Amino acid sequence: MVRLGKLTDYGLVLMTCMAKSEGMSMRTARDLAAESKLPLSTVSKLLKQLLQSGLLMSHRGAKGGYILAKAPQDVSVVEIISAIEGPMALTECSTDVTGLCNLEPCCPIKSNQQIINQAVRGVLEKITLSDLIQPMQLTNIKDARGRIVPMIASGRIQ
Amino acid sequence: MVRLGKLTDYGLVLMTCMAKSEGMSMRTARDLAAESKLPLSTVSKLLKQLLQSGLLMSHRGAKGGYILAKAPQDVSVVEIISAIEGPMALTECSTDVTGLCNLEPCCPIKSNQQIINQAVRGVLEKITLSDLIQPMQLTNIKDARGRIVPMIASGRIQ
DNA sequence: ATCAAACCGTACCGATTCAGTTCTATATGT
DNA sequence: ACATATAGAACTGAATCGGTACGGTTTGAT
Repeated sequence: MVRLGKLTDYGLVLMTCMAKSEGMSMRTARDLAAESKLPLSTVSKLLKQLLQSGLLMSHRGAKGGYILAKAPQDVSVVEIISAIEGPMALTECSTDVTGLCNLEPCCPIKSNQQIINQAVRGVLEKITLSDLIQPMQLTNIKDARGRIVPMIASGRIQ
Repeated sequence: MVRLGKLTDYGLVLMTCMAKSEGMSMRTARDLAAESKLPLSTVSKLLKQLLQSGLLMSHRGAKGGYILAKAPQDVSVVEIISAIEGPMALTECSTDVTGLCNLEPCCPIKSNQQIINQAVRGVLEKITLSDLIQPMQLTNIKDARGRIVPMIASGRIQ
């Protein structure tokens, strides 16, 4: 349904928690589970995925935990989604892998789909973690042709 | 994976076929199955869904078939997606239904998710069937704050 | 040296959703 | 009447998703 999985949603919550406590020492999985009200096992699983994608850094052993690898304004929503769901592609045809679609040799809309995908991705790349930790507003702007384009305007920027 | 289902993909193909043959008489399911190289049963199922959503009109019996209910430029990609997958919502929290998320009373990012959802939806609303039946280009424009915004530019408009 | 905290990796299971099929009923032009 | 074609519902097998469990490894503190 052009829908994020629940786990991805939880991932966004967790990254938001991390961003809010930036500057603090490391956060443990137990810690974040309590704050986010999510099961520890699920939190732990997600943190691992976010770690492997380079969005977090970890330190093992006692006094260990996780910490953001980059500043919140440098982490886009697309990065978080990709970390948990894999490469973002609206349809299989939008990936670089060939042979998945039996219509491939004659598919009439393949190129258009790739561009649709790119447009969606573009919007999500504009939204960063620092946008998620504070209220946002949606504004409509017009492009050169007079078409209306929705755009995220973070309160921070205004 | 922020991904459309295969059936939705097929739905886009079918609607594209319909748009290409605009002005012709009605198209039968058999006819469209042959053109799109998809199984008749699947095509038939999809056409029914597109009909119920008001995107197509039908005529039963001999010499029956389907026809577009609106002009291609008046049918957005979001309408086609919604017809097949139901209301578009990136997460359950983005819907109006309450009680689905146990974090609801204290969810820290609910409002932001709704806006993310709206931004994605906005992009898809700008793309119409008439854009899909011809090559498109992706252009980058800048908004008032100097942020780069990706936008679909159809060849037809240029 | 020992212990406990905390991360790391893998495997598993139940539920849901998805893709695709089949069958029957209904309507209509010739 | 009959052939054609949509309308609607039910069914199934496979894949994915959400969630859990277990055992192992690393590291700081005592």
